[in-house]
Amino acid sequence: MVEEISARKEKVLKAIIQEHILTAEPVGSRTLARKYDFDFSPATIRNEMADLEEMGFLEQPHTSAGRIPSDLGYRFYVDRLMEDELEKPVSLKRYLKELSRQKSGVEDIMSGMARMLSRMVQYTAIVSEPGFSESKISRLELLPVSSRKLLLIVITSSGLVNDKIIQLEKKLTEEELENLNRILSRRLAGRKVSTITGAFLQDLEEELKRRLNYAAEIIKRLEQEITDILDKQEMKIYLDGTSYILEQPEFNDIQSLKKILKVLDREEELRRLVAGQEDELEVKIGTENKLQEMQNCSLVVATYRLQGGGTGRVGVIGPTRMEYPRVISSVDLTAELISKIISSSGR
Amino acid sequence: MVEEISARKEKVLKAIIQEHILTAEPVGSRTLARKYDFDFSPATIRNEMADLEEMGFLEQPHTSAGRIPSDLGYRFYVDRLMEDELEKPVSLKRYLKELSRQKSGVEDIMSGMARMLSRMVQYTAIVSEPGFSESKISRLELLPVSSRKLLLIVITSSGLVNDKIIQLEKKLTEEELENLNRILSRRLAGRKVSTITGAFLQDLEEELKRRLNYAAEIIKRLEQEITDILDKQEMKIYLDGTSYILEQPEFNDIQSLKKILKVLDREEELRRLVAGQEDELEVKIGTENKLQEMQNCSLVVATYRLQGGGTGRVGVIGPTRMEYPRVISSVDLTAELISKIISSSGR
DNA sequence: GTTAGCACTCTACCTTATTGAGTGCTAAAG
DNA sequence: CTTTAGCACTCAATAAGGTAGAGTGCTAAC
Repeated sequence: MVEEISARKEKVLKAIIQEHILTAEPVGSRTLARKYDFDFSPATIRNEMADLEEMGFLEQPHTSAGRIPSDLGYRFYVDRLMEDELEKPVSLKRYLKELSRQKSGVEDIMSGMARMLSRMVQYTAIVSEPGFSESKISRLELLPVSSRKLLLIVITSSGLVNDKIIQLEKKLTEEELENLNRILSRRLAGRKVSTITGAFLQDLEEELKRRLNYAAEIIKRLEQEITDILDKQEMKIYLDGTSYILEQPEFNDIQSLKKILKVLDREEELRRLVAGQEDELEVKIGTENKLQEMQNCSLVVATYRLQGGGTGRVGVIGPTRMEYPRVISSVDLTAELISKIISSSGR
Repeated sequence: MVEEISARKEKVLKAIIQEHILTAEPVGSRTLARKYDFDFSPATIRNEMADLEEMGFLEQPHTSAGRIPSDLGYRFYVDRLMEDELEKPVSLKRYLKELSRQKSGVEDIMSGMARMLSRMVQYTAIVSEPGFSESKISRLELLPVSSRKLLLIVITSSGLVNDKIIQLEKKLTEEELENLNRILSRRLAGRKVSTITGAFLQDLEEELKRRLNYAAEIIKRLEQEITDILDKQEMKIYLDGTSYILEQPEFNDIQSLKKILKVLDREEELRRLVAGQEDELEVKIGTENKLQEMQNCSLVVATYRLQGGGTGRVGVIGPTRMEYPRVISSVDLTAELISKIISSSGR
């Protein structure tokens, strides 16, 4: 890969990849010469192709077919050849305005963004809900719902809301509840979720025991529920545009189609797929992906960060033969949009 | 359909349908005679088949193939022939316990039930979130989140929670907020959502204006947001087990597969698909379904009702050649389970 | 009314032939 | 030394023919 590669080879490689992305067919020297007017002949192209194949950038489905890019070829394309194709797409503002108006909860925003992204790129889009752990708690409250049922609500400074209904053995009086809320509020508000761990919890438990005279088990239970809701690692995954996969000619045979759709049907797999803390945009091409079933797919994922803390991931799943420039720009844009929308509705 | 049909014809029809459900192949007189030991010969079966075809219960893909059931045939099977196959499946209690323990929010329950159902029947399952309109409001609260941002929370007596962040131009003092909450609570708590309409809202607005001295627009805005959250018709749809469709031999050709998966990718379509107020379990077979793209699918849907009011739908989508007895029992069971779980976690 | 027998039908599948896009190599030209 | 024209060769994809087998409908006998 560190090998030198002549300008002409780059030109040929780029043309092959672009052509293949367009047509999904192996591209031959003749076609290439016809469509792109190079100042050298098909024969020369053939020679270059042979070289590029030896270097690992191209592959030949069979002797008498054209060449298709290898994963390595795409990698080279993404890393070195496509920069000038990247377009900063249209104004964010239009989207921003439109979306932030109608949508209310974080959920709606997430699914809306997944939908928008998939429509934009015409591939499957995936968005993971922001995790709590890096957010600061803005408010935590226990509301009575019925005699022995409380609603535990946590709101983060970035505007995320999470709630859970908990059931207690004992009924709490209004006063008891008020006390409890006061203490919890004082101790937890403004705190980063990830700092709420062992020692701190111990301490909190002490205080609760000291200042309230409930049975120890109730306190234990409450604490359990609170850590539960804060820990919640299984952030929801929003998927949209699954059917775009069906349009891709490489998935015209049932076998590969099945493989992929099965993966998309399993939330845990998806979660693992987009997991990662990389700050910059990642592109996983074909076999770079660990998941066997997805090895003729590519994945473009970015991280979004909310102002109040908390991060999530946005991505696109498509065939290795993906329109990388367009997809990368769009994913980037979407990540930015998500931060902006949530932060603006949350300021 | 009102036509008399001999006991022997019923026997043959039932056998054909069961055999076809099992094998997905056209069934011929020979095979049938071999597998089921009737006290009459293949030739007789052929005669009966010819009759049944004329009556519209069977179809012949081509002259030299066996018969397959028509939609009408399945309909007759579902209505008249399969009763004795219906099994009340295993104890609910086991599921109930398992599910209600881990799951917390309504969301988790819904997606959990969709997953369970699809695993049970090995087809695609669909669950729609309960609508608000028939529920009673148990609690409605505005919580301050940041300077000009409030969290509006509505909890129904059946345990549903819905929240929305709203942004105001003016900052409310703690006291103002408390007043507001008191009035809203008094007026709305215990009320059925569907009764909150024109006149009542007018009245509420009057009271707010009289008792609080905010700008009229803020009151207007609040009211807007409240009706917004209560009206929310677009209840979420949970889908699980999409990939089971891939296992069905009738969808081994890309064309039909595409058609269906495209439908499943559109939430609005799904919503329309399961919509309906029928109280008993509905079975829509093939062309009985209005949606063109789904005309070689069947749909089994039931309604579930929460104790505090509020209803939603549970269903299964599969090929017309579906194991109706098993599916019907399971959908029925699931509907029952959903009511029980939510009601128990919500009591 | 029921059944055995038989000719007939039609798909699924296998085999073979043909076509054409594309290659690699060689040798000539720049 | 690089580029290019020419040409023989390869191989998937398509078409065409040929066979097998499951199944039917009809007729005639029971």
